[in-house]
Amino acid sequence: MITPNVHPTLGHVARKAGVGTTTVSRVINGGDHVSPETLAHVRRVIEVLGYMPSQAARTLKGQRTKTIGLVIPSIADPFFSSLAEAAQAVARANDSLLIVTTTGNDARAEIDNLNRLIRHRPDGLLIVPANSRSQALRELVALVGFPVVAIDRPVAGSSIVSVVVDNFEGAMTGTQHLIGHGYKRIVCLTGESTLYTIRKRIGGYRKAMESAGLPCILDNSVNDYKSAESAIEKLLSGPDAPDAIFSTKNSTTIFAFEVLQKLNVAVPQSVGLLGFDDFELASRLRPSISVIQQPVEEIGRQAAEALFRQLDERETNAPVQTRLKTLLIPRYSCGCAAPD
Amino acid sequence: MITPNVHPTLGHVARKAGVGTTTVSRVINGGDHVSPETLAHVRRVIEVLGYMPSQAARTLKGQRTKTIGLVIPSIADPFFSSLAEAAQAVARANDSLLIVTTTGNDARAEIDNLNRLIRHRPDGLLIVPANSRSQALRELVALVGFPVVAIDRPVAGSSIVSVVVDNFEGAMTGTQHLIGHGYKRIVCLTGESTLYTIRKRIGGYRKAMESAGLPCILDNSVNDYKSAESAIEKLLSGPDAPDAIFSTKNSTTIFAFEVLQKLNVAVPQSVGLLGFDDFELASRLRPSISVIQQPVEEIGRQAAEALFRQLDERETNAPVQTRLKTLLIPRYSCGCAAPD
DNA sequence: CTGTTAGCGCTTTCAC
DNA sequence: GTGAAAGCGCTAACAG
Repeated sequence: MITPNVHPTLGHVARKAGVGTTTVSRVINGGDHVSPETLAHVRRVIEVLGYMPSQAARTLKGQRTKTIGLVIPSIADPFFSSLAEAAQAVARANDSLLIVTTTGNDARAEIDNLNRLIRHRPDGLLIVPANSRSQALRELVALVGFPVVAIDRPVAGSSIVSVVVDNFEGAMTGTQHLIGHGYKRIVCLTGESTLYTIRKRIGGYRKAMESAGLPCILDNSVNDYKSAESAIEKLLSGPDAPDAIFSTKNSTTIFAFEVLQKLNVAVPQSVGLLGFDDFELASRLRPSISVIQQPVEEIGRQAAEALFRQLDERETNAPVQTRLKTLLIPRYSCGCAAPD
Repeated sequence: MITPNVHPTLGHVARKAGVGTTTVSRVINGGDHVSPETLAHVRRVIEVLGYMPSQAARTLKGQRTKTIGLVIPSIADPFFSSLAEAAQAVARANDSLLIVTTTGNDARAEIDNLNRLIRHRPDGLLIVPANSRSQALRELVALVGFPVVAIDRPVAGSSIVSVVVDNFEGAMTGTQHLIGHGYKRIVCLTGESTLYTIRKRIGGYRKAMESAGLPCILDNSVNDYKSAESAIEKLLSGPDAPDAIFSTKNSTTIFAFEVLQKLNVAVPQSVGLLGFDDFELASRLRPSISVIQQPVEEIGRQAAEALFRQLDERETNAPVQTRLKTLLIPRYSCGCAAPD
């Protein structure tokens, strides 16, 4: 016996209360079909003993585990931690616990996480797929036996329900906004562009530029401050220097901002800046940074709710994909005079 | 049967492999005392069936649940999410899953969380106590029957192991640093000061000021931008206007920064600024903000490791409190010329 | 090296 | 309204 089980059991309660185990079971499950006196008495004994039903035993009897899994790239990332917060709130509202694991966007770690999770038989799973087209993921999900909802990125070629953001439209709107300010040579800083979300955003940028008859300028070389510096310096000193930057993700936006500061480039006068994804201090930097904001909590909330709906079979036929709208937050860096 | 259990069981494997259940059990637990042929054969069957042992059944047999609980005020807060990330890494390294719940720093929610968790019999618990002196918490923890480690704030009057930061020394060092820059009238912005950590930080500030023969100026009125604005305006226009601000927490630091910007107060020339707790963009604001940095990941890591040490009884007698050192990160706002 | 068997704590017929 | 008993999937004696 590794962990001596100090918790009293239903049997203990039954003996001490002088009733059968069935009665105790009834009491802890609502108390129906139990006489008021017995009910009160058993409840008192439970109180005295500090009895708490064992979820493991219940699970073994075929009940739910009352847990859901959340598999995300990172907990420390503000986007995913906000997501997790929302998901945990929904889990709690459904009397369930949230088990969190992280993949670091690595497909192997993801499979490993899934395998660990499966032993615990969560009632359902929320996952931000490391790779939208992973074969292994699709296979595993097909076998798990519980509902799965993909978040932020769909799982290609599967019927897995997903809750994502309208990356395409958001990026298009943002780019159009820059165009509306009169910028003509808008460079799109993509960073690594293997992620589903980034690809969609690039698509939105392209669409906006092409519709306006402007040239698409893409740069995927920015990964850190250093690379941002050399990329932007090169672009600005080139023949057709860009007059605005559309950044497809947070980190890139911040690097770009820093480089522009460093180079003493006037924002938004010389170069406009607009980023996809809001972040806490975007409004506090000088100049403040205009962004396309994602409804982060809403994503987590809706995904978790979709999961529980599937669990309760309330959902007859769930929409395969829920696409949430983004919001343009005009601040200073795009040329909008923010009220600040 | 709410959830038809689609997973094959150990019994299925045994039958299909033509062996006893014990043998299968041995195989999935390392394969000792099993002939190589049987081992290989059973493993193949397991593979084919996609068998995964049920943690619930193992738990019922008195084994560990292979889960640990983490109870924190919020997941969305960067400090706690970093903590959680570190804790989850340690959990995984110990072949365990992390269950996360949030309290919003509310003692009642905390007790509620604990009760929910107890049903799941985690092997151990990491908790950031909402209230360091909660009677109810102490009582509950005394009964849970598994090890508990308090994080960031100790549980007063109990023998619960805790991993915290040296708030007192950190605040003292920070205040002394401001003093070293020649500031004489340093106001301490505390915000709400009911939290253990804040109280300790105020203590450190006091100690530094008193040791230097300087007057302590405390202001606990700052809760948002509005209150920060009125507080700072009032202070600066008063008879003995402060020449520096020591802020005991992140949000207050940022509000103070914004107000100083708004009022066009030169930082650090007219007013120095130093905050307790680092944040992502502290180095990117202009001027960049000097801070006392907490070893966040280290706190989470050490707490989780302490927990598993207790679990494995490797720990004969654990130190009741581990106090981690903070680090002064001098940037621009305190008067240090940062290399930027 | 291998199998039989007895529970772990709970829910659930099925009687009474 | 109440209880006896079976059994969920697994592990651990105990035999062989």
